[in-house]
Amino acid sequence: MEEVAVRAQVSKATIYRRWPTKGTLVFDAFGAQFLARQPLPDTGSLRGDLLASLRSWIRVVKGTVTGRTLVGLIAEVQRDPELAEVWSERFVRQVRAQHRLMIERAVERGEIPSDTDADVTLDLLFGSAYHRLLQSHLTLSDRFAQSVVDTIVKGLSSDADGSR
Amino acid sequence: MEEVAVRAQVSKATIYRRWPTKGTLVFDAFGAQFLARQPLPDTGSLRGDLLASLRSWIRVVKGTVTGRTLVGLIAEVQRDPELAEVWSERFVRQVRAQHRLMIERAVERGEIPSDTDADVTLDLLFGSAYHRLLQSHLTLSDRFAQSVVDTIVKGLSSDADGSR
DNA sequence: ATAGGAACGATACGTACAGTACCGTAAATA
DNA sequence: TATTTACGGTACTGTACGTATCGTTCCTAT
Repeated sequence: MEEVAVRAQVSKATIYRRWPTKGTLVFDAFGAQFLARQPLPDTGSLRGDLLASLRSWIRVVKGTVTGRTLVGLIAEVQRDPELAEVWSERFVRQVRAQHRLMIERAVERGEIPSDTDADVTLDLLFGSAYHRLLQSHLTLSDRFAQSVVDTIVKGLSSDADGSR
Repeated sequence: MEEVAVRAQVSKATIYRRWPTKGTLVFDAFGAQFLARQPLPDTGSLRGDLLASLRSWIRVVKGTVTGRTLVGLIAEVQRDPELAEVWSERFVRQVRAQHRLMIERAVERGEIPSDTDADVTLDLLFGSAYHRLLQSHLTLSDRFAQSVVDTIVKGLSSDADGSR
């Protein structure tokens, strides 16, 4: 926070007059940047939508400062219940509501059963990506993105597959 | 650390003579407990194995102190590169090597293609679970576990399904 | 133009907690 | 019994978030 004040050429007190805590400051700086770069795709197919959204997530996370910020925020959220509240309401909730539309549209098109669990689908898609981001055991490659989407759509036991 | 010393009826210095840092201490306390409760299942089918391993993960994470410890460690790993090294080598690596056997056995049984990406499969399975653990937007129910496994094995577009 | 109030700058301070230093003492070993 | 090794107790350092104080500047209303 000291350094933020210096770089903003502003007093530290002034910062605390606008943001009650470090977490909220970072969140505000992060939120705008991130959400703006996560447009909801509409490619006409479920596979296309899932792949496009995952790809833009990976692009932002790997290519901008936002990636490290995202990691830092998630870490912070685990130890600050108040920030967790903000995070949950103003980030997770938003993003998921957006992404859910992808599944609903696929249902309307008849691509997938109408009783498909959208939450589970999104957890599979982004959960695996967050997993690699936080454990950093493997890279967030485009091959990974394709493989994830293919498995979600077709499953492992299906072998009518060209990309794997 | 102060409190740990008090509860162990030991001097704080003594603790630091055995563990160089707080993270390593917590890791040692955690690792043994956790890994011991994560036996590798062998049910004879991929679905059975995936479901069993995910269920025991959920049981440990939800039912013991280990859950909060796991969350705290993952948060800590994000800001301590040295701990990240230990974490990666002595936890992630181990667990994954174990779990990978489930996929390899399924390949041998001919349940899934031989070019199945085991890493992606594991990221889907546990990534989605870690996601719910860390974002806590939804509960780690048994219904969730079943749905995750079914989707991974059969995919969304398959509707030959009895559990969804 | 001027008085009153709101926001800011600078900085010292409080607090919490991880990790270190020091030193006297107890216990194990040769 | 002498020496080494480990421990207890505790004071201390460093760091970083957040607060308090106070003088100053700027804006606004009359």
